[in-house]
Amino acid sequence: MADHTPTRAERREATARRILEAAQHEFGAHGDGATIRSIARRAGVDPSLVLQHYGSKQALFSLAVRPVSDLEGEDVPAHLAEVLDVRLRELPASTKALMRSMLTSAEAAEAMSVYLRERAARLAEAMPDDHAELRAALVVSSIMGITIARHFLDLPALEDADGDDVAALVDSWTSTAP
Amino acid sequence: MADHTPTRAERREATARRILEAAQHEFGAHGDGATIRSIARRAGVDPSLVLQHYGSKQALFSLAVRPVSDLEGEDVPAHLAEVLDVRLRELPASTKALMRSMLTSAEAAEAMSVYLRERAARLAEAMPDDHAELRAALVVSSIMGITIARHFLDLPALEDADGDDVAALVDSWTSTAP
DNA sequence: GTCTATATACCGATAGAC
DNA sequence: GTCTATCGGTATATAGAC
Repeated sequence: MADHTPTRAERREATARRILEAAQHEFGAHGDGATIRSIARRAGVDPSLVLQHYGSKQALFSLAVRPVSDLEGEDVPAHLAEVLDVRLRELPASTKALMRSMLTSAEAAEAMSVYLRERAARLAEAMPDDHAELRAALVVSSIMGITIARHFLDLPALEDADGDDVAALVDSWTSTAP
Repeated sequence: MADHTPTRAERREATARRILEAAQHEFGAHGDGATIRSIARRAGVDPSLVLQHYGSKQALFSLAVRPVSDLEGEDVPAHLAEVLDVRLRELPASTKALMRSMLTSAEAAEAMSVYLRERAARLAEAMPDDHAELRAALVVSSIMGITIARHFLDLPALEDADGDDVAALVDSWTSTAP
């Protein structure tokens, strides 16, 4: 495991990974309007290599905006508060790429819609009363809006928001009966 | 006021208005990636006429995404519930164009940020406790997220949401102390 | 006043040199 | 295996014919 000259296959795989990471950052910064040329520039490779590895811009985009699944939590409201707390501080590259593109790319919009529906369904199960489905949809949509305001619109009030301050608010969303 | 042959200036103004409305719909459907050609096609005019009237695509975009100011309400929480109720059912063309473009256009992002800050400041004044600023920002951001989920992601649970159902929820956001 | 023609630039994708 | 050169397409914007 000490020193070990990388094979060509390993070097190729490492290059492919660098390209994918560059694509996530470019799509995260400019949405689906990001160009293959800019992705290649960020990755430090030739533009033709991007297509050599991933076939087309569309295929690379699909990989870059694939959301990381984080639905394994048990205590849903507590998990939700943790999600919001984390989202207020940082945003994974793939998630940022997905959110940045979801209003101008039909594929990204569908991916986000599926993700929100799954999360809302999980949350609705943990809710007591009859309006659970609607309220769960409102909660997950609100978290999305807060994430956008924090990371894409740079609302000053959310810059230094403390996780503890918002936890109680989220709790009131899920427990208070309207 | 009966019959009256329109002058050239009147016809020109009517054409300009049709172009602006077409631009709002195109920007609302495709974001800032909408093309002058598609705008002209929707308006039923030649593409060069669009630039003849508005100078550049950027200038037309700035006019199309200018949000309509609706901050004259007195009872802020009640006004807010009404806003959310209206937003769940329909979305003005200029607002749709602004929201659709705000993640891929720096100008639209800044316009939306200013709009949210103004609304949050108004709301914070009507709030009692010390976390008013943060909570007001969370509320207006949540409304934005719900609007996106309803009109751009087509969340089924929000399709037929009743305004009365959400009013109480919004009220709990503004009155419950965390 | 309105439209045809075009200048200029950049896009994704491909073919072939090395 | 990697990169140069380029094709075909489309965009904004302009100039000039009518």
